[in-house]
Amino acid sequence: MGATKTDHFTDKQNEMALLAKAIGHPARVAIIDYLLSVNTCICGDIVKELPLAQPTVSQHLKELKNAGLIKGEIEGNSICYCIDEKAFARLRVFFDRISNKIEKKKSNCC
Amino acid sequence: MGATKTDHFTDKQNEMALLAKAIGHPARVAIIDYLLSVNTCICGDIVKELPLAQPTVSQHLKELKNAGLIKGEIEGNSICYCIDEKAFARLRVFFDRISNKIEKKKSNCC
DNA sequence: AACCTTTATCGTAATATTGCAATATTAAAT
DNA sequence: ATTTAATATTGCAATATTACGATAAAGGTT
Repeated sequence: MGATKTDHFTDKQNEMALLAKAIGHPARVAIIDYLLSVNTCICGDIVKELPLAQPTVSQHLKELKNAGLIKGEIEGNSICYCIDEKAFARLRVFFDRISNKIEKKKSNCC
Repeated sequence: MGATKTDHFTDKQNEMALLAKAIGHPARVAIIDYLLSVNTCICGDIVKELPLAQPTVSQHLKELKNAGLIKGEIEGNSICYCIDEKAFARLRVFFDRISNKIEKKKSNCC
């Protein structure tokens, strides 16, 4: 096996799992951190920021892009990578709702 | 290879990656959904709620527990699984901060 | 005690992920 | 046109994940 059974779960569950999975690697968290820390989006030096080889970083960027967490557009010689607001907004809502549900439950629970 | 280089990243990055990774599977999102939907924590029927075999569910529960997202205590014959508030609070803060940073950047960015 | 119920663990097969060297691609610069 | 710089792709080895059947463990029931 090894293949995830996505067809048995709801679209929402699959979507959130996909986004969370993409964030589920320290290198990709570091990439997100870095993209948030720079002012502009022309980020041609992500490789220098990470303790990983260029092909590895490229692959992590691809995964973040596939998941919809970042956008990448060709900007002349280099590439302009950007946070994709929408995906992060959905994640924030997801965890906000969970926190609210936890708050409501607090009384009748262990 | 295949082994993640955790030692080159910050504790925070590793922590968030660990939590996100644990949520990064639809079955585990479904488990969290279910734990939030029931009123009490005596959740002896998680297996029936999922389209997966009992050992597979047990393994997913173990991973959620290892990541600190749920707590599990033996309750007589069965086991009482519970959402762990702290981990979800940390995730909410993490994504809140990201959203705030995105909001601030909005002007001088693509 | 013998049995049932519930959950965990073991073993194993299929697949996915991680990481990098080598190479390819693309566009700007000389 | 050649070189240079930045990023992507390919190929491959090491390891991790996913899933489940078989089995074990532990507590309740009869």
